[in-house]
Amino acid sequence: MRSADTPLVTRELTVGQLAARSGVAITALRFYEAKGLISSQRNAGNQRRYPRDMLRRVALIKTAQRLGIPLASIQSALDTLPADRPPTTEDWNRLSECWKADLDERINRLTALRDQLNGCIGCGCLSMDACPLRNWGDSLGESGAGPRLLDQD
Amino acid sequence: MRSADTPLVTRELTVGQLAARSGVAITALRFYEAKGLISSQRNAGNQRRYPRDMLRRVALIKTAQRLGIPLASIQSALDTLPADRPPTTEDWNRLSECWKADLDERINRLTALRDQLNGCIGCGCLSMDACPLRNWGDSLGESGAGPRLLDQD
DNA sequence: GTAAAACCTCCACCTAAGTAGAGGTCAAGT
DNA sequence: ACTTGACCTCTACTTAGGTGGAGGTTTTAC
Repeated sequence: MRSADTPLVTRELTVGQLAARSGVAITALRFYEAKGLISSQRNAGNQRRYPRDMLRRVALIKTAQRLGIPLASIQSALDTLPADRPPTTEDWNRLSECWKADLDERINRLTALRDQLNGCIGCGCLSMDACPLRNWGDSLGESGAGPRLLDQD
Repeated sequence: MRSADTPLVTRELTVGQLAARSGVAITALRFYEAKGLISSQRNAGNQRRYPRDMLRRVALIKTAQRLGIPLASIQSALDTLPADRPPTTEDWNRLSECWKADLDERINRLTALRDQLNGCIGCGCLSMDACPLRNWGDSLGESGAGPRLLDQD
């Protein structure tokens, strides 16, 4: 009474099974493989076969993505995992500490920006050259300040 | 002694002048025009000429971009500005309140994610189906729960 | 044994926010 | 007048993270 996609005998997963179990589209799994985030064995008919702990690896990828980590960074993080054994709690903690730092930094940057914006609301900033939010470390005024007085906006 | 790009007579700006004054590349200005975020008059020789308050509009766009607002949203925000007069402090405040709400929401989402991650560090979550960070409202388990017991990861 | 479902590769396409270059025209200073 | 720099359009390319289809093979179920 088993459904077609859960054969009892093979302990390996087909790409369809991995997709169904992980919630990641088949096309995305192939894409990840092309990018080097996951890998597969091939059977005699050139079809992908995954060891069962690939499921955990894909879950790790998905989780990191939800944290906003780009695939390239996820890849380098995964590269630090030992290839010979499935990742342990230890491994996961190491990666997640790293991603937490990234997340923290993004939160801090956004918060700083919000504070700037809060300071600016009500001041009509945008019409003035002195607005800190408007002139944030990028050009404007780098071609001399003199003539600017002649044609004010 | 005026430099070549600040003619005293014309009150209109060329695309090069607007680029220099706003800190936005010429190609980007043309891109914005193609997207409908800014507009231009053409002179007899088909060259773009901008009214001086276009400088303020571009500054608005840049500022919103720094807040992480996508151009499409900036465009709809700009569409709410009256076309017949330059934007006032009032207008700017309305838009920035709106963008602040957006920013706040992004910060909240990231913060919630970080809290999740903090709760997960040390629990070895990723190896369990019950991890709240791993199973965040997306598929997984939607094809029936029964057979899942047979092939545990 | 055969039909259907699943799989394969490769290529094109998508959004976002532009940049770069080709080939041609316009404007400005001397 | 002429040269040079600024401008024009159009197409192609970029990164990130994929999706979809064409055309062909393999596996599975009956």
